[in-house]
Amino acid sequence: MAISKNQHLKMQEKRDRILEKAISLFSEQGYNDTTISKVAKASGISFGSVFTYFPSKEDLFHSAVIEPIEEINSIMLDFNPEAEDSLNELKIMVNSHINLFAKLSTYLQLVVQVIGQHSRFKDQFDELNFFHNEFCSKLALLLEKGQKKGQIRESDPIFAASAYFSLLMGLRLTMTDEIDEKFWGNFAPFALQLFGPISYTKSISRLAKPKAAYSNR
Amino acid sequence: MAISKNQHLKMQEKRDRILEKAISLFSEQGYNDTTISKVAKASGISFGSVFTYFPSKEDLFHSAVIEPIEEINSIMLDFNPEAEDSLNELKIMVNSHINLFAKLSTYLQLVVQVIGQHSRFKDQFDELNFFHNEFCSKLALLLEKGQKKGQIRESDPIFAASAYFSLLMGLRLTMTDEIDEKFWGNFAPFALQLFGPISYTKSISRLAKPKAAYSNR
Amino acid sequence: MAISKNQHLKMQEKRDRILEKAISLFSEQGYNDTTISKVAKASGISFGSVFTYFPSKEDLFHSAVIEPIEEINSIMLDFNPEAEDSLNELKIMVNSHINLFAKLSTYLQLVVQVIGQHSRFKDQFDELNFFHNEFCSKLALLLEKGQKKGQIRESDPIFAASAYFSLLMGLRLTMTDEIDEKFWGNFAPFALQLFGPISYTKSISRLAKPKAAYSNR
Amino acid sequence: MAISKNQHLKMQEKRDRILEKAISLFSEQGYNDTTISKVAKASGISFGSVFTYFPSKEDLFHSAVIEPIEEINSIMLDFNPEAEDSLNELKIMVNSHINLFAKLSTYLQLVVQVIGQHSRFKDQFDELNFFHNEFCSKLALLLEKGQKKGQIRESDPIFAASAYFSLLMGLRLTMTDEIDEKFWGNFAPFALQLFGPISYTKSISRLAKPKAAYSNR
DNA sequence: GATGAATGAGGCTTCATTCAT
DNA sequence: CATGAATGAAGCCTCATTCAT
Repeated sequence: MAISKNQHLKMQEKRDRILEKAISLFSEQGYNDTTISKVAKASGISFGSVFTYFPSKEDLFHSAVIEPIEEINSIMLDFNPEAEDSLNELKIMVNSHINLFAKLSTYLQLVVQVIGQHSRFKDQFDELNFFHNEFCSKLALLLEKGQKKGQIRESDPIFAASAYFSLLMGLRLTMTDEIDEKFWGNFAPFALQLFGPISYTKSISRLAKPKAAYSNR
Repeated sequence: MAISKNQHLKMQEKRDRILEKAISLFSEQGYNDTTISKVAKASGISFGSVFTYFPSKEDLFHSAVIEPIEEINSIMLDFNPEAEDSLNELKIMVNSHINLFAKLSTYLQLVVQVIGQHSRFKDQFDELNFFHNEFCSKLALLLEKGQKKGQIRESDPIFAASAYFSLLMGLRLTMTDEIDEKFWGNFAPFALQLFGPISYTKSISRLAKPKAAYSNR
Repeated sequence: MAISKNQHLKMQEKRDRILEKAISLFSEQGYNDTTISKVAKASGISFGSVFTYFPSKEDLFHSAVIEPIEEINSIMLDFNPEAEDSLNELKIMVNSHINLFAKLSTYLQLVVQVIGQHSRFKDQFDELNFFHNEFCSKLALLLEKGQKKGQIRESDPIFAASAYFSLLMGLRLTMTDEIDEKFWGNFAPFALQLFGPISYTKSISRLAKPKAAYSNR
Repeated sequence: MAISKNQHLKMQEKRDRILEKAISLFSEQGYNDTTISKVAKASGISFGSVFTYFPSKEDLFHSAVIEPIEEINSIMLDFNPEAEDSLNELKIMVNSHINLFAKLSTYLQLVVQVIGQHSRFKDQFDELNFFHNEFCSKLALLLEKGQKKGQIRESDPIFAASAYFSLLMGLRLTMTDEIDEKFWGNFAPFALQLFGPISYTKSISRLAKPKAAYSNR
């Protein structure tokens, strides 16, 4: 019993290792240039063993795209749409998102590929899109509340949410260097600006001062 | 002589057709899943003839990514950084960009792929990046002027330009459906908002009303 | 363990079979007309399996040319340059070489191709040339000794060795039919004659009588 | 009329130029690696024009191998089998042959390829072989006469002729460097030695002194 | 006759998947 | 369950030959 449990744990670890390396490789080299053999080598596992844990390359890719979603989404959705001080809630949310995107460079590159070739990766895209819609809807609620309270200017909340998400993805797409979190932080004010914060008007100049020089890319 | 000219024209046309189809296929199916055979079939020519016009698949891809840049860039850079009414210049520019991005769905999807896998497509990415830097620099000039005149709020102009470009790319990434230009128009106010327009404060609510329903994606 | 050893043996056998067939085909049909597919079929294995044993066609060719060298060279070099009776040593050596060349028809045809197109097969040629030089140097020692003892006439030993080697190669080139060893034996006296044997003068007429009719080629 | 003649001359020149370059390329790069395109470029002639002069690549190769034979053969056969002083005739012949082989490096490399792959180039080989037999027969006559006169030792004249031809080919095969005629001259005594010249016994030591150092190949 | 674009057969090589050990 | 050899489909590319101009 204990042995079996141990065995099970080891296998879980192995599976995780494969998946981690697969995400890395898929994101850097794309689907076709990532061969099973490369994944196996990177994972320190024999060639054939990959098929013990994932029935096919397609499945491995699917897992690589889908499995991390949940954790990420819980962070993305970690704000209170009913918050009294909507603007403050937005600020906190934006900072949290920026931090997240700064960290998840590798995985998000994979997401970009899936979105960029959504007809090729239809299944994966549909799942990503589901979460995207969920996110926009929830954020729209918060924005609506803020608008009602006069904390942010009127605008279509779904569009605003969508634009905000696009900005995050666009930043992730554009910031190709290994850029540290502080640098990313500089974009938080601009992201917030999208929502049209009213009391925020004055402070932008202060916040928007770069904390790190914009290295010439 | 006249015949040779005619011949030459026909070849140019054929080359254009191949390139057009290649852009289409590369953007939808990615580099690896776009086979030369598919491109040939789509262009209505024989397999081997593709190699008459492009020495290798690699070269075809390169041309597909690089050749359209110039025309696009001339539109992207078509604004006056010395304009007296900076804000107005920005508005016009944003609308022009939004229109451009709305139309170039196919090609830009290809650009997204190159950026998304910049280490794989290093050469192409470097060229794209060159234009990106050029664009940000020029836009920064306009923003600086607007800030001096008090038309837009203070913020680091390079960051602002970069955020703006990211938003455009992010929108292009996220708007996967065949969405018409009117719909895209709804995002113009948000894009402008990034720059922190001061006299613009009131009008956002008016402009930001959707001209088309946000289709369920 | 035993199984793995068995496995290993089987693979070795398979590799040997591929190489043998490859030598055969390369020597008869040349590099380009010998397709991997032909080699696979001749070896009774699948197309792709050839690549399990040899990374590329180029490598297969290289192995086909190089691997047999060592064994052949040990026979070629199997004479004593310090022998007291130089002439007798030469006679024995010549017979041994003639026997060798008579037997190795297939492989030597491959060698001929490599030498004949040394700029195309530079790597292989260089290795062959190394052995050629080694051989000529050693033979020259024996000839020098024989000359000092007055058993063979004076002449530049390196030239003589080189001429001897050329004769062997030339015979192998010219004798295209499947000619048996006895027939080859008839050329031994001529080969020896190259060295200018002195006490040998009389016997040539006896030895040089053909043991087999010169088949109409 | 005159124009047509001129035209005809020009075409003949063109054909010759193509053939010359083809021999060069075939001999250096082999049949398959010599493309029609390379031949055309080397000849300064358009791609398609090659087919005006030679119906197919196969034919071009055939011409490249066969057409030079006649001239060469007339030199090879330029000795008198009835000569009174057989030995002297042989000496002159050997020198002439050695000179010929020294000069024809390129073409003979092509001959080597044909012989080396006689089953692949059957037609060409058969023609070469015809000349080879003719040559051996004629030389055998001269040798027989010399033997009768006691100028050379007894041996089967056909074998001797064959060995002699093999030595020439072998030297051509082995001397891969661009070696000048003087160097080649050093091998003449060895060639003559094959026939077992009787009055020649003493002179070998003199003749066999190298006229040029045997460069370390 | 000269040119070079068009064609497609055929070669090498890669790689996901299967399966025996 | 782990391993890695076996397989063959599919892709890129070359090149002899044809043919329209």
